[in-house]
Amino acid sequence: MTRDNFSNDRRATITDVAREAGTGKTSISRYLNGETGVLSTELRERIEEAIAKLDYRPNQMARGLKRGRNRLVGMLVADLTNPYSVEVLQGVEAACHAYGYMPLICHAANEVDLERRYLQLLTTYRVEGVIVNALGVKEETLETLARGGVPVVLVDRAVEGLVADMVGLDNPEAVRMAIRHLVSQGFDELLFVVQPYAQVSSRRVREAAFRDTIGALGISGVTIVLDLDNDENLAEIDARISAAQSQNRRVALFAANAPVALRVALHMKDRHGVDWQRRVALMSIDDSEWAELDGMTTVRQPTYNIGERAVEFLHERIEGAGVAARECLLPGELIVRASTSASTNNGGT
Amino acid sequence: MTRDNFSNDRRATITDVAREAGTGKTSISRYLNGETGVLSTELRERIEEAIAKLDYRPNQMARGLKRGRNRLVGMLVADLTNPYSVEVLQGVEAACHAYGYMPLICHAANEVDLERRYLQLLTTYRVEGVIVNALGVKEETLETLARGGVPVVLVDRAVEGLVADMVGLDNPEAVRMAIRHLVSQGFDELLFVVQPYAQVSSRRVREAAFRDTIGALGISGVTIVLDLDNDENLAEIDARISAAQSQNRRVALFAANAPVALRVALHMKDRHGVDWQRRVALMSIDDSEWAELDGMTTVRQPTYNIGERAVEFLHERIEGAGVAARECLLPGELIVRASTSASTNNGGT
DNA sequence: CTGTTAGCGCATTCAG
DNA sequence: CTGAATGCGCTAACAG
Repeated sequence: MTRDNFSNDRRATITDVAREAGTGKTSISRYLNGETGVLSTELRERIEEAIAKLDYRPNQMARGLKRGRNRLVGMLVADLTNPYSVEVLQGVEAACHAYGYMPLICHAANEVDLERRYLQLLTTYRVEGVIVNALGVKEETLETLARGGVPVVLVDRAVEGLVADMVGLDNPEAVRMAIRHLVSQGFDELLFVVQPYAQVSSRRVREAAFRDTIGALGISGVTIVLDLDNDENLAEIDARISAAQSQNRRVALFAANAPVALRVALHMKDRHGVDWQRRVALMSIDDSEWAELDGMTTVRQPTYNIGERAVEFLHERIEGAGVAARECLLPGELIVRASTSASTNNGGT
Repeated sequence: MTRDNFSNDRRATITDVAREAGTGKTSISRYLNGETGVLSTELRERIEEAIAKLDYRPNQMARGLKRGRNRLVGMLVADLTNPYSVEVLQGVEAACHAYGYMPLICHAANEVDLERRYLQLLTTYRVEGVIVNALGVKEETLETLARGGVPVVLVDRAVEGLVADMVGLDNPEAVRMAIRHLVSQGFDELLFVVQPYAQVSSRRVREAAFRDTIGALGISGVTIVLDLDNDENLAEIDARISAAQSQNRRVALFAANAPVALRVALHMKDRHGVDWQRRVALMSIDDSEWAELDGMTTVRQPTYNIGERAVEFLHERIEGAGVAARECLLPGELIVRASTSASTNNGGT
């Protein structure tokens, strides 16, 4: 054995295979591209042997360079720390495999400039499309991409001024569902807690839906903005709760997403001890793993479907669909647990 | 404006830039590669203008094809659902950026064949190295990679028969630390709960360390294997607890990782109600977000550092370091919370 | 059915 | 200092 056809450090190329099989590169290429039936079975066998012997793997880079598509799609995730993102990701991955795409996952870790750098990088690798769940990309950055012929689909969050496909939760309905539940459980004072929402469409929509709904229902309530990096407003929550409870109102906290819910829960535990849930009712959008453990009512998002749907949209665009921008709003599911049960929890002191 | 130098659908190539700047491609290439000082300032300015005007981005694929390195490294993750993985990932990402690599994140979702397919895919994209945190890759698959000249570094889990760099938690010491803590709190009957560990080195090591340590300390204890997909052994845990407590022993559950801890906690809550923590003490390796909320003692892993270190190892290999396989075991940190406090918790009925 | 040829976008000798 | 020529691994006409 001459040592140099096996593990020769340098990977075998199509030329090596052709030589080994005693034929031309074209036939190899045809074989690789499944143009079966165009090759004599005899040749095909020789090719298969050669490929196996050399442990040949076609170079996707070269392939992409030539044919202009590399099957790469970018997935920009604002925060993998948020289980929501991971779940969406799973849907994205599954769908990508189904369509033959390779997802390039970029994690911006909530940093706006990382976000922009990644987008640059993605165009540099000539991805065929991008799925964006981002914190602060400006319409401008994305617009550049889109004009460059790279389809963009947005997840969870719209980007101001950008017309593009978008898929996410049906926020207004989710919020209504939650509020109706709270009302049916006898709560009559609602505190909606949300991160600064000016820049993030989904937060904005949820907040608006909250105000609309309590208005329509004639329920008393107020929005409290909570910055997770600077949680001074936790004090305001405490004050509101005390005030309401001293008037014998039954107050419930409604967190706009899981990170907020966690922050609030931690604070309540600090303040009221391990029995905090007997003193204050908390529910949230996003069904995290501890929601079950701590018996918190939630609205579960159809995360997996959101991911799948995003890829479908993207695929259609990549295939050249020229239709107008679409919006896909999927329904959430109310998961009722003890935290909002009328008996478990009472607002009295 | 002739419409065809701006957003011309097809991205600008180096040739376009050369033409626009009235020079040859070589100069552009030099500019891109930072061979500064070799270009007259005048030419450099023209190039900069041209690049800006055409919004030119060098094609990494072509670049990689030519020079043989594309700055891509693969990161194979067994389960992104496990916060451990996400945290490691953050370290990996940060370090990759520092070294100028682009991490290709592959999420195997605990499926062994997905894992193998991803590895194939990665070689197809000619990644320069791979960081592997995997469930079931066989030594053989990885060996093929390594022989192909692609460095591999393992995270958290060794792969039987494969010699490669590896970085993870110092499991023996972490387990000892935990047990010493439990003992100091007066627990005298320890139940170590772990997923099937035959195939996963970190679990195996933790289990062995558990038995070694209780042996050395003369503490009574036993290992219980819990399959998360088929949790019949939860009954055994219950039985052991009852038996021990009926003899007035103080028993503590020690979960080998966060997923196990969650499963056990959920079960205990089901069985003993919201006050379950007063009936049974639980601690675990991995400091998940709900650990704080529910006051569970843990050993926190230096996840971020693990990720960073892995990239460092990989980088050295890529740069050609020919040293023998190394192992980097980082220390965990004991986080004491109420779940194992001597006063909070008592083993009596 | 099969092989030859000509680039894809870029980096790199090697001459100006 | 600068540019023309060559080829990375592969696909796609275009001939046999």
